[in-house]
Amino acid sequence: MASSVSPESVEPGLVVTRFAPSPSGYLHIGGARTALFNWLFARHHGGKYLLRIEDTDRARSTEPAIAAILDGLAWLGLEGDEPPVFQFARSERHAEVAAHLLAAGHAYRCYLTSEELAERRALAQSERRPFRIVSEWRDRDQADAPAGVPFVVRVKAPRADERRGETVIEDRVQGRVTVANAELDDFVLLRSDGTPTYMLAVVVDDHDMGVTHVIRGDDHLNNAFRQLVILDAMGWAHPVYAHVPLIHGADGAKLSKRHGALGVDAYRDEMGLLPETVLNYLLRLGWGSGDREIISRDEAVALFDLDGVGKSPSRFDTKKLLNLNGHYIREASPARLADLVAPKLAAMGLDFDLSRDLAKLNAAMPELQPRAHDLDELARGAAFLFVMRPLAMDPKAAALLTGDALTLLGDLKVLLTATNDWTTEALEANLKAEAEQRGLGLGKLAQPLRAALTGQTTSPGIFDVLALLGRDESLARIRDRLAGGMAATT
RNA sequence: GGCCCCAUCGUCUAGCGGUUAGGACGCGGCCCUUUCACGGCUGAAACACGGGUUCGAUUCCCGUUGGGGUCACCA
Repeated sequence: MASSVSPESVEPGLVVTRFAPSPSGYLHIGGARTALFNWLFARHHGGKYLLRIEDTDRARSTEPAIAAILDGLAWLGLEGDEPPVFQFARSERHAEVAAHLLAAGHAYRCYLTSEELAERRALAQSERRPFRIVSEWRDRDQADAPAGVPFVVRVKAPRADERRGETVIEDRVQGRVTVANAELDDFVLLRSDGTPTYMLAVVVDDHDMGVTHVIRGDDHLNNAFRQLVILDAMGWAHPVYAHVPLIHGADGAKLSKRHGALGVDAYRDEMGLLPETVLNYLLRLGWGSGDREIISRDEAVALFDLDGVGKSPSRFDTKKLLNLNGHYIREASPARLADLVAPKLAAMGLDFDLSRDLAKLNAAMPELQPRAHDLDELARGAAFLFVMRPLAMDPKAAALLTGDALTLLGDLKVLLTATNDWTTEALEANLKAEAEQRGLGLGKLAQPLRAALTGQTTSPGIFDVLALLGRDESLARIRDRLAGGMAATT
């Protein structure tokens, strides 16, 4: 029987990894990193990276969650090399293995009810001694079975005196981990409704899918020992295990919704991150290769190994994440960023028309990029280009346009009205000459101009602002200010 | 609580018996500069503690402390 379930499609020597999320929530950041490590390891070794949706818990698995996970993976470019395997669809195969285990004497039917178990657990707790499930049905004659009572199928875990009393895993990340067999109990393989548990399903699926390397969160380390019990009972080879430490929040506690254990969609839509940022950040979180910080996908494939994965949990640092994103925003093409920012501008209620203004946004992008750390900041930086006249003035900008400054602005209007060569270079030459002639620092001239043109005290270089806005719009905005200023000073 | 794992600047990390303990983020200063950024230079900042082993421990071993994970008919 064992031979009949051996996967024939798997080539010997080929590295096969998998990412196996359970679709009860969104793809969170820890899951994304697990997926990335699996993907990277497979790529590095020229192997295969598979996806499996662990949906055996029918009550908690949802379609939207599946969609969100697949969407998140697609955004990060971590789709499986083959269509995802849905675990629930393989229930029959799992039951078949359970039946085989039963027939071979490696498992037994247990008629203990959950209530009885709960009682024993409570008792053990009140007596402050460790609780381990010990079912009398393990060695009891099946003929004693009460009729019509539901049962679960439990595996026969090795007893304390078997196999020298302990089980060892040579984990590629955690090193040698030893657990006493006394710690292992007869866990459930098949629930009383006949459906397989996670513990059974993973082992069978990993085996059938030909998975050679199990890379997952170290919250599964204890489970690995249980899974070995099934593997050994079936006579199947052990995969290589690599249990990666979990990601914690900034306060060191387990990453929760409060910290940033958001769906990756939130990193994209709410934080305005680029996928390459998330990938690079996740790669460096818990893994290092010398002094390397900025690592491209291709470089990561070449560099990645399990030896570089640290053994201690790491904390999530939003500051560093944003700094990285700033880097990738500077590196991204203006056209790509303009496409990403355009919908945000429209949503901000600005006078932004995609077909009319995309070119303008595109042209402004190189000046905007160094100033932004996320896509929303980029949109805010671009906003001055598309605001409606007359501009709403920031108080600090308004304060800049009083008295002499207003007079100066009037003079500049005259100067600019006479200017026909409306390029950054020509504008710069003109205004610098004017400042020099007046014996003023360029700042004296630039700040009032900036305030009038953008309504703010910060913006890209003033000559770029002038050029980007265009002659008509620039002059109109200055005129608005002069009129408003007159009114205010009257 | 039992079991398992972990421990270098605030954070992510390099280090794999002998180093002025390196880099990055963040923080301070200086420079560049019309503002804000970007960029460049620079400063402060760490081997949790106690025992061993060794000529010599951040590095190897043990313990303490601290942190994390896990103890389901969830995955």
